[in-house]
Amino acid sequence: MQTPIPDIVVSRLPVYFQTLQTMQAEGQHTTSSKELGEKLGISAAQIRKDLSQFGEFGKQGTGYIISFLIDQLKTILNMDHSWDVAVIGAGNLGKAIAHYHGFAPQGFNIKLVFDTSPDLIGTNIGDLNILDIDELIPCIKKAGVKIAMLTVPDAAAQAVADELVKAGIEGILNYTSTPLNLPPRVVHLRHSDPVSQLQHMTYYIGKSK
Amino acid sequence: MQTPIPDIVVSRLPVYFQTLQTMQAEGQHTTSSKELGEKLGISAAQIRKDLSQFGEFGKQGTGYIISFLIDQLKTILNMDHSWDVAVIGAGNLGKAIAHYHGFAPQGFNIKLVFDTSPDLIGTNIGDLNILDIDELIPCIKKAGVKIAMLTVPDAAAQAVADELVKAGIEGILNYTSTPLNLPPRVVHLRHSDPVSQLQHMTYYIGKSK
DNA sequence: GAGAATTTGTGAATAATTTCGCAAATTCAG
DNA sequence: CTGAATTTGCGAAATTATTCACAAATTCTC
Repeated sequence: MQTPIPDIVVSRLPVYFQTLQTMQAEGQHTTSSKELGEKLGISAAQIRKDLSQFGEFGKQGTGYIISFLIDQLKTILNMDHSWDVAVIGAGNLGKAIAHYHGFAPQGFNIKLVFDTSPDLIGTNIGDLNILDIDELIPCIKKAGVKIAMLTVPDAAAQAVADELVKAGIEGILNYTSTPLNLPPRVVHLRHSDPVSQLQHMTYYIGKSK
Repeated sequence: MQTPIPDIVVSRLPVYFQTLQTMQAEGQHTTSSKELGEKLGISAAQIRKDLSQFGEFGKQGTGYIISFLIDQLKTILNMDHSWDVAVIGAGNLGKAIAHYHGFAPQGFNIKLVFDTSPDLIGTNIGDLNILDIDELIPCIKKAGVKIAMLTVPDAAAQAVADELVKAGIEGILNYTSTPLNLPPRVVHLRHSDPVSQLQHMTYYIGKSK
């Protein structure tokens, strides 16, 4: 790859991918950038430009064969195999994630769950045993897990994230409100704090009154 | 407001706001765009430009008085009063959100929880009674709630979202993987699907191997 | 089979965002 | 009190992202 694909383009691919999967589930075989764009509130040109970064997947006059485009996106997003995921923090949110059945069908297997609380360690969530966070590094290394979802209390977030890096984790989905300070070439971070997202909305909602 | 503030600027304000709150909690009184930027991995110039959209909050040579800047951001983000929130869907994620204690201190009160399941309707989550989703419109109208968090199964997402619009909801934080199609001037949408976020990361993680 | 209608991929134009660079204000060191 | 060091806010420049517009390929209509 000579010039890296812009991150903003990459961020749209999962949305295309999931929409195409829904279309396929509804029995549709082909689509066009126009149709996809209308469904997503994005311009057709943008979808074509985005996809053109990776190759030529469509056909003039016809559009895109959904199954083919799904396969291409699957490869591009490295979703042609499944990924193991660790959940750090078995509080309310961590538990909900560990219980959620929407990950596995999309190729994400919750493999490890950690917490600090002696009341939780050793108990089960579904068929997952909650592990002691002190064992984080050896357990993650042993399991070879590369992705972690961080659902610990804010105060612990940075320290736990530092441990995750030492354990060889390569991607952290951060649900805390603490912005993490980590070496950028080593770990891929995504901040998904619900409070920030609500505040982003209140900016606009307040304005309309 | 003549030219609207770019959304990308607005999206960064909650991060500044929360970081400043943390600094204040740690006893700090002033900061600079340089310090804030280093903490967040953002350039100092960008922070200054972002803030300059709303006014002049700093002082040359000194930087920013944290308490003052927090107050300003609180007003800008309309967080100078608290907001009531409805959670739609009392499955794993909905339950976790309803139980989560991180919202109230930041001014978001979970006021209503809805579900379809007769097994859940009438039962309690903490001191919140789960309501029948058939009562969505009258309950939300009566309570005057403006913000909803959507945690229903994918298949129901669009239909429920349409109801929310009819009920007068002005902001939806969408945790489903369904991209919602809603009138853009009426509702402010934020898509926060964990699967998409993981796929955004797998793009990069796969590349490094 | 001919002409109209679709639709892609892409170069060029436009628009949006970020970074640069610096005058002005302020603080700090001695 | 003086000179060095900070730091802001902002115009200008550079960079990045989106939209436009159209040739080329294909399908559709009759």
